[in-house]
Amino acid sequence: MLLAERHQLILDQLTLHGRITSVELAKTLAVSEDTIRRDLNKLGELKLLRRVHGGALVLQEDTPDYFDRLSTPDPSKKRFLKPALDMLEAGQTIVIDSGETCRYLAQNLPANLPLTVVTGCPLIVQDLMQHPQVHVIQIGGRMFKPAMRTVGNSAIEMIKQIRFDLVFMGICAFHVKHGFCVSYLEEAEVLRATIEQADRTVLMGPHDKLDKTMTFQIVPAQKIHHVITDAGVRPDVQTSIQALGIELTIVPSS
Amino acid sequence: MLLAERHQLILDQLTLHGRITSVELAKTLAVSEDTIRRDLNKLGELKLLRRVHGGALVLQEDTPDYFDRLSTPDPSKKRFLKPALDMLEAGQTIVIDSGETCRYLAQNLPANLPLTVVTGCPLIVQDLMQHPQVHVIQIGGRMFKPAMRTVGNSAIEMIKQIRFDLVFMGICAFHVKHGFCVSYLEEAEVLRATIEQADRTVLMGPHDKLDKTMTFQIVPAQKIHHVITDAGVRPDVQTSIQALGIELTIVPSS
DNA sequence: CTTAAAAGTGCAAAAACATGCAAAACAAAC
DNA sequence: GTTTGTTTTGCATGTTTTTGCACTTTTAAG
Repeated sequence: MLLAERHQLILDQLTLHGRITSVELAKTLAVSEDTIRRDLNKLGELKLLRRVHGGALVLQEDTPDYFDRLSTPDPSKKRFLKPALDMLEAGQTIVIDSGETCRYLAQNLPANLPLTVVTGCPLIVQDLMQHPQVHVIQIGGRMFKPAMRTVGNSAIEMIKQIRFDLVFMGICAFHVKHGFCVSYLEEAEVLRATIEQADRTVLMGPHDKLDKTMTFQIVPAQKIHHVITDAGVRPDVQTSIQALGIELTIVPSS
Repeated sequence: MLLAERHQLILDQLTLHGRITSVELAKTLAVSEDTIRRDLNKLGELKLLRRVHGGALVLQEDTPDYFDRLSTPDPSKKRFLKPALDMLEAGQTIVIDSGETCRYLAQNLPANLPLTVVTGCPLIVQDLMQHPQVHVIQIGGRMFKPAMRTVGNSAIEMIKQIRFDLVFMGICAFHVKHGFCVSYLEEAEVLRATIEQADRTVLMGPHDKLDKTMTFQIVPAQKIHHVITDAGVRPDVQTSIQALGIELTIVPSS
């Protein structure tokens, strides 16, 4: 068993389970706990995992609070815009979910395109109030502050009464095996209900969000119809996504 | 169960529910209450939560935006504020309707008052997102641009399922004989449903809106419980309003 | 004031850790 | 092939962290 090989196995185990203990690893890999500790410390220094007492955790790149994200507008999200806009047709009923990428889409809808836009995010509602042609439907419910969106049964009941031509969502985490995931249960419930009502679901997000997992699965990967991402997708990830019949659009990375 | 992992779970639970007790946590996470207490103290030191007797609360820390707005009061609307705020009690479920006066009320709710605020106006939702103590319920439905609010059957159905302790609305037009009026049918329908569910309805607006009419009556005058206005009400209007059993609060006109 | 829950304190056991050291494995130079 | 130097690994040692228990003190509600 080579050192580098062991390191790779540790990282694999970590992405799979999200957590790992030194004892388990020592047992699985048939080396002493001291060795494992040295490995974990090293990988921790390299910022490949989060070293904690007793083992290690996946480093959750901080999902910054919504308001923080707003204060630092990211123009790089613009590249996802064109493929998304190309899908739109007059008269459609579409969902634009909460999140920075989605909001950017809402703000850049063509002024002469008549649409019905459904959303649970009051910021997007506000953005669209200026638009001369779109009807805006706000999904009601309890406001969930971390995601800046409505959640709960009221929201789900309302969603169930609408059928969507197209749903746009940002990618929190997508994984061929573990599906489309987010980190809050309540958000997952609403998103699941939304996708259930959609003819077509489109995810938008940078390539590093693919092959990633989070606590709550919204839907398995094959429920997604289209993924828009930027260059840098691992070839094996790319092929396995396409093998599921998911359309993959890759835009140049900035 | 790793310590760091447990800390993360505690913080997750906290963002989810806003509050958490030591006993619940000890039970859920299957560790002793002593351990939980140590965890909470540690996380408290790190300013990741607010440690209180019996458990912990989400950090109601610096919300600069929220308090900044407090320091820029519009004196002409401010006068309606005090009588309205005096009616509030912790734990109430209130409606804050759309409109400038109402929005001003939303922006100036005391930071330490726990309330459930229901509204159909995304601007007010957004104002309240940074309030540390209020739960916000957004009434869903079609966005009606002229009034910046949700309307339609979805909205009415959702309203019918909630009971309100207190409803605050701005006065578009109020008349002893013709009641509380607005100029749009769809807005009237929603407001009527809202008042129907309220224990007490409070109107706020300048004196010149009294003794005025508009096309669509929401409710007859006697359905209103309280009117807050400024000095200048015609004496006969004043007496006829009070004759209907409506409480009338007159604040000095700036 | 009374009382029960919650919190702080000291302590001991177990687990995890860091460190130094020597054997083993490996690479590179001779 | 041998030597030299480096890296890796496991072990023994002592240290630190974590945790639950017994005990006292504080808190908050009636």
